[in-house]
Amino acid sequence: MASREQAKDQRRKAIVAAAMRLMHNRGDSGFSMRALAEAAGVSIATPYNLFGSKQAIMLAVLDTGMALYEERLEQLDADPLEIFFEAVTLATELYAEAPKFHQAVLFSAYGDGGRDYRAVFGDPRFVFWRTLVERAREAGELDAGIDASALALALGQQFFICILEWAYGQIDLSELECRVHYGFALLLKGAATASAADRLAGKIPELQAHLTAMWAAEPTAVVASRVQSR
Amino acid sequence: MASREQAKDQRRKAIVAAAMRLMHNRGDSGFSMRALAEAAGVSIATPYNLFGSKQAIMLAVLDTGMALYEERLEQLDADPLEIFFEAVTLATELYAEAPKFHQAVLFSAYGDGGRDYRAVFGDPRFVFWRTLVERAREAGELDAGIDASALALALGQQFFICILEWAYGQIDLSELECRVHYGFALLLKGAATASAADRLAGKIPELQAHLTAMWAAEPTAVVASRVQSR
DNA sequence: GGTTGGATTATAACGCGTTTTACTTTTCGT
DNA sequence: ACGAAAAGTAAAACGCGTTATAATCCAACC
Repeated sequence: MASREQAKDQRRKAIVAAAMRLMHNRGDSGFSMRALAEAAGVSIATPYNLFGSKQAIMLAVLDTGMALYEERLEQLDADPLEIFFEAVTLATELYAEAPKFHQAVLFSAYGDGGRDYRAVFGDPRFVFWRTLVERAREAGELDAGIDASALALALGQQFFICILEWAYGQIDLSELECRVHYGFALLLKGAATASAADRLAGKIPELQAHLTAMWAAEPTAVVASRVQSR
Repeated sequence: MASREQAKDQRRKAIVAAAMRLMHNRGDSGFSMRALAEAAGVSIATPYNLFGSKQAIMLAVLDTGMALYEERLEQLDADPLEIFFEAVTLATELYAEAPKFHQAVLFSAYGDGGRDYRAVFGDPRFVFWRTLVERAREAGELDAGIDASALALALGQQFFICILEWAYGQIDLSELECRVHYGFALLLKGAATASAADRLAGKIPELQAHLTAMWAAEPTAVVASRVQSR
C-alpha cells in the first residue's frame, strides 16, 4: 500500500487548506508558521517535513490559484493579441475578490528572505506567458523571429513587479492594471508585426493619459514623489 | 548650535561606513544588525535611532553608490539612445568589481521583509531613468507624445527585477546585462520614432540569439526549467 | 502478534530584526 | 553653574522562520 504516502498527501492538503483559511480570515498579520501548525492541527515540525519552508507552502497556495486562473482565462476566448490584456484584467478582478488573501500570499511567497530554489519568477507563471506568446506569434501578430521565452520573460517580469508593488501596498489594483497594460503595449509593439503594432500603438495614448491622471489625482507614497518632482 | 545634529550625522556616517566595510569583507552572511553595531562601535539601539531599520541603512548605502554611478555614466557621454544600454553595461561592470558586496546590499535592501515607506523602486533610481527618457525624447529619438514618467517606470522595473534575480543568485551578470538590454530594446522600440525604432530593431536579433545561446549552454536553476520545457 | 524503522510529536534552542526598559551621559536655557 | 530635557547606552525581551533533540506513534514485514 501507499497508505503512507496517502497520509502524507492528506496532511499536505490539510496544511495548504489551513494556510488558505488563515490567510482569508486574518491576512498576513497573524499568519505565522506556529499559527498555521495550530490551525492545521499538526506540530510545527510537520510543515517543515512536508514542504521544507514557509515559502514552499505559499508557492503551493499560489499554484493552486494559478490553475483556476488559467481555466477562467481560457473561457474568455479572446483573440491572440487581446488576451495579454485580458489576462491582466482578469488577474486584477480575481485579486479584487479577495484582496487581503492575495496580498498575504504574495507577500509571504516573495517578501520573505526566501532565497531558495524558485524565487522571483516561478515555472508555472513563466510557461503561461510563453504559451500566450507562442500563440500570438503563430497567429501572425508577433514577428516570426521573436523568441517566445525571451519575450515571455520580459512580459512576466513587468507583470510580476507591479503585482509585488500592489502586495506591498504601494499601488492599488487599477494602477496595477494600467501600468501592466502600458508595459505590455510597449513590449508587444516592439515585437509585433506591422498591423498588430498599429493596433497596439492605438492603446498607448489612452493608457498613458489614464496613468498620469491617476498620479495627479491620488498621490500615494511612491506616486507622490513622482508627481512632486515633475 | 547644531552640534547635536553634527554628532548625529557623524554617527550616521560611521554606521554606513561600517556597514559597507562589513559587506565588503563578509558579504551578506555574517552581516547582522548586531555585527554592524559592534563594528561601528555603537549600541544596537543606535542604528535604530538614527535610521529606523536595517532596510533604511541599506538604502543609504545604495544611494551613495548611486551618486558615483551617475557620475561615471555622464563621463561616457553616449548618445541619447545608446546611453540606456551603456547605463546597463556600466552597472554590470560596477557590480563585477565587487559582486559580493553589491549582492549583499541589494539582498538586504529588498529581500528582507521591509514593507516600509520606500520598497521596490526608490526615488533616486526612478528620477535617473526619467531624466534619460526626457533627453532621448528631446533629441527626437522617442515619440514626442511619450510620457517620461510612465516609460521610465517600465524601464526601471525591467532593470530592477533582473538585478534582484542576480542578487538572489539566479542569473549571472552577463545574463543580467543581456536580458535588460533585450527588454529595453523592446520597450524603447515601442516608444521610439521611426528612425530610432529601426536602429533598435537591429539590436533585437543579436540579443535574442545571445540569450538563447546562454540558456542552452549554462542551465542554472531558473534557466534549467526553461530549457527543459522547450 | 510482536518487532522494527521511518514519520510525527513536543519542546527547546538558535539567530535574526526589532522594541522596550531602565540607566547614564550630554547638551542647552536660565 | 545648575537643573531639565534630550539622546545614547546596555541588556533583556518579543515574535519570527528554522533546526535539533529526544520521545512516541503507527504502518509494514517476519
